[in-house]
Amino acid sequence: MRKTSLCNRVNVGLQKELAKLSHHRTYRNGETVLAEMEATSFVGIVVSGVLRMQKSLEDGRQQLVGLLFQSDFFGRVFGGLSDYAIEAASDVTLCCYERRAFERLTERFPELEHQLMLSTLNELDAARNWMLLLGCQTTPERIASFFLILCRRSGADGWTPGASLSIHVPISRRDVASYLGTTGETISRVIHEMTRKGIIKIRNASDFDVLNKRQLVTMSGRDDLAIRPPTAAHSGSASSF
Amino acid sequence: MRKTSLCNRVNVGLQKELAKLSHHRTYRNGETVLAEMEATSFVGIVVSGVLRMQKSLEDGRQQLVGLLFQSDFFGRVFGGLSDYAIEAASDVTLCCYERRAFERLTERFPELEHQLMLSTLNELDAARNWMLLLGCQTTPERIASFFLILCRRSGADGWTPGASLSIHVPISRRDVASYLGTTGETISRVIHEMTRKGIIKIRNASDFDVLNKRQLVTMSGRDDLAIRPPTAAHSGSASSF
DNA sequence: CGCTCGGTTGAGACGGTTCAAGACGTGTGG
DNA sequence: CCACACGTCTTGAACCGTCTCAACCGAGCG
Repeated sequence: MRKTSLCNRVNVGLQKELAKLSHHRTYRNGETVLAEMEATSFVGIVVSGVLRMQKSLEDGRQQLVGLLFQSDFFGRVFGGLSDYAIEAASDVTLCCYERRAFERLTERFPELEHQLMLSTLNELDAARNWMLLLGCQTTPERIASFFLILCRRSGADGWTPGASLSIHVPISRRDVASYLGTTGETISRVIHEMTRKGIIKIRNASDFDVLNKRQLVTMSGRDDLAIRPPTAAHSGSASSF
Repeated sequence: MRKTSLCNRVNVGLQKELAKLSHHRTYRNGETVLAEMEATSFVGIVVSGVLRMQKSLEDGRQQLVGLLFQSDFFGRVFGGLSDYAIEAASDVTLCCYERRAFERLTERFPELEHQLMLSTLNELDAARNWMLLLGCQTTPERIASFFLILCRRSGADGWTPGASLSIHVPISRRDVASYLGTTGETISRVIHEMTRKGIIKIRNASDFDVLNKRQLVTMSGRDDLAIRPPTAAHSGSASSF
């Protein structure tokens, strides 16, 4: 386990209080954890698997607005309705807290609210980064950016220009398409074009080797994704991407 | 003044502490308040005018990731670097606090941090809403959505189907284009198409009358923008759009 | 008066979507 | 073990929306 969750970053007394409140839930791939506009009855931490947050238009178009991985916090505190649906993008296990009880705990322990604040700020930065991606990058750039982010997640990546790194895409093509604001067909075309250029190698539909990271960075049009996030003093863990 | 700023939603003692720390700054249209990746030396509240938050790519492409109006909070607390530039989108006056001093105050007054938390959560919802707009709406839909948001901001709008409402676009065409992830030319074309359909009337480049709000909603493809935000218990003020 | 700047208009090119068909791979039942 | 079927991914061709580039317009200002 690389990352430490919000609950592990607070003092021991508070950890015990949290533990008392917690219960686990499991969902199968595709199940809905919290529907869009549903009152948020519980919040929590992802123990294993991947959650997707998504919004949809009346006519059925959908946009994936975020992914949550192990140790990420999920659920909308302080304000009844969830603005987006939370669904299992794989089989998942969640560590849950009844929302009101959790909120009361933040009143007694400002430290807890502070950790939540740090996570939220990171998520906000990530969301704005994504706005940049959706608003002014081409589809190939988006896909390259997405791959670079996966490289970063997959850990061992001290910008080694020549080395080959294998990455795993933890979600379906359809989800990737929705996340990147494009279609499955286009992703397919771009990915195969990338193999033709020797940037990546396709192991199977969800596993790839990055053969030429430098070219991937060039293709993404974003130098900022080449390096690790600037592990700021408090940076916490939240999915800053 | 319709909205109450973060500083006015806390208890009087804290308001006095804040007042002691505050100083005003003014910027001319176009000036930079905080550059991208600059260390955030101060944070604050918009007194008058409009701020734009924007990110840019190495090659010069830019994305406006948010607008800040009167009484909105600006600046990245708890974490040195600002992930985006903050610039004056008009002449502005700001009420500023030295960042470190402000952060120390949040330690002494959890209430202050809580208000900040509520604002941040609203901003996060807004950012994700914008991801939906950028990721899966067409340009005409985006422009209609933008107009509907302006309708909402301009206050008196209890969903009156027939009534005509005049709105003011407080930023330049270029900024609107960057906000909506499109170009000035396309905006121009769409807006004039909208007048041809009798949806709006152009007073001048930045003032419009909405003649048919129902059609505007249809065009936006989003029912959720037709109504006021569900003024949640704590909802605070932050630019939830 | 003529410059500049923001906005508008037009024509053409291009990227990406759409729709439809085909391949692949995986699990199921005979 | 093979045949079949289903979902997911891939490939192809045509189409359409939006961008690009360039010219034009009008207001504000020196």
